[in-house]
Amino acid sequence: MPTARENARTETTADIVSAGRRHLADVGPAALSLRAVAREIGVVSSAVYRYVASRDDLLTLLIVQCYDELGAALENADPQTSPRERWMEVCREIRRWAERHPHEYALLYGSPVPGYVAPTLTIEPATRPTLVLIRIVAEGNKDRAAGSSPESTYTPARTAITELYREKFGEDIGGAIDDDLVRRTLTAWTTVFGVVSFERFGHLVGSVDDVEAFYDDVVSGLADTLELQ
Amino acid sequence: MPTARENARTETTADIVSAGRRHLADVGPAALSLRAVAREIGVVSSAVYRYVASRDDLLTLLIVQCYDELGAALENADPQTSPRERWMEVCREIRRWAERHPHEYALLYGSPVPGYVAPTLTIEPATRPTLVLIRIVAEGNKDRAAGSSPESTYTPARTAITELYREKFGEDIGGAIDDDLVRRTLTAWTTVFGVVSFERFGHLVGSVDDVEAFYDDVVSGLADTLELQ
DNA sequence: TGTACATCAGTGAACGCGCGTTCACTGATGTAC
DNA sequence: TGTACATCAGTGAACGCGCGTTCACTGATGTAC
Repeated sequence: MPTARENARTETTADIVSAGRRHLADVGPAALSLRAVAREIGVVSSAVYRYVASRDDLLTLLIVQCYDELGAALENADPQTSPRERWMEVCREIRRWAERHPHEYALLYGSPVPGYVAPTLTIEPATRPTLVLIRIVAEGNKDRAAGSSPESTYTPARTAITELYREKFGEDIGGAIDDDLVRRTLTAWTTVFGVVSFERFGHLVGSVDDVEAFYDDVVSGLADTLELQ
Repeated sequence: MPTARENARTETTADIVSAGRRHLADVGPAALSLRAVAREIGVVSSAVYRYVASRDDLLTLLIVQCYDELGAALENADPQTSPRERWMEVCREIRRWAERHPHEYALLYGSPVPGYVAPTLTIEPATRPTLVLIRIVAEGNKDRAAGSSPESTYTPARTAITELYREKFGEDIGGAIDDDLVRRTLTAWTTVFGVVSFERFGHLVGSVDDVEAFYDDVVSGLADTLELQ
């Protein structure tokens, strides 16, 4: 049974994080300020230090929250139909989420915030969105003949990914997920975020008229590469 | 014949830009400050306003300079051998440049600087690095049978690119550069910068052990896609 | 159930910092006759 | 070639702003007897 004080504390902490979130969405990560957050929740600036150790600490909380939100959005957008349709829909949702939350996207996938070094504890939440993609690839290649990939010239971190997968989903990734497919998956993953970042950060202006069609095209090409049906 | 005053003016302007450049390399785009620049060149802060209209104006100058520098670095790295080798080397140089100039890379390809809107005059210099890649693709596909591409589901800004090419190099892009090849080129381009950004911004930590090998692998896969020999 | 003490949330003032930008000014450099 | 005036570079002070963080404090909430 939590005391009234404990209740108040968790509530205020949540208020701080959600005010921080609004402020982030407004002005972007670099301009996020504790004083602005304090102002918004109607408290003197020093009071927030009862709840949050520093500005960097708040940033970390927000990063974790955003990864979680994006991850949930992707899981939600997954239609659970054919692997190819799932891939398409989830990739589209990545782009939509970035469009809806430009500053949050920049916080997660843009340049690092000056003076801030992300603690290692942000790495784990960062895997949630990625794992949605990996799972689709894994399930789409479950019945594939092992060793049907060409020789890989490069061995990526397959064991790291395999372990992560087992840990999260409680089952083994398919045995057909060989080095080459992992490589292709990593490539597809960076390409997806590469295109979204290029659009977000203004590099497609003048080169691509219909970004939505271009994106669909790229993403569907990746689905081919990943042998998704 | 320029007067002494004119000489002094161009020299001081150059000093301001290069001090700004050092400051940028040090602290990153968001923290770039006119006062720091003034301090470095040993002048009172208001004096720089004789040379530069505002902080944003200085940022614009730096963006243009950085695009130019990257463009020159890529042109320089081009071995002028087979299209495939040229592609590989130029792509490697993109990654190396980003490694050598992390803050400058972030300024060009990272999240936008808060409060700053890049004027349209930065678009033109931005094409210089890109055109190095496009040229290699064009020259590598010069003798290709026209219409050998699959049907494209999407028509990108081919005319814009064709015109830009003629303007810069004074010759027509090969006729075999059809919509589909343009699409593949744009995809390759975003992929290259996507991987470099992911590495720079810390997203390959834990997923890719040997980034250099991974990068080479991705880039060589793109060369296949672009039918470079 | 009531009292004495400990814990903790929030206050308000302060420190020390940096920033962009404006403005009236001095003094040196350039130009027209 | 020399003088009178115009142009311009740089000064120094100021405006108004915002930031992160610390610290001694008041007063309310919780706990042990």
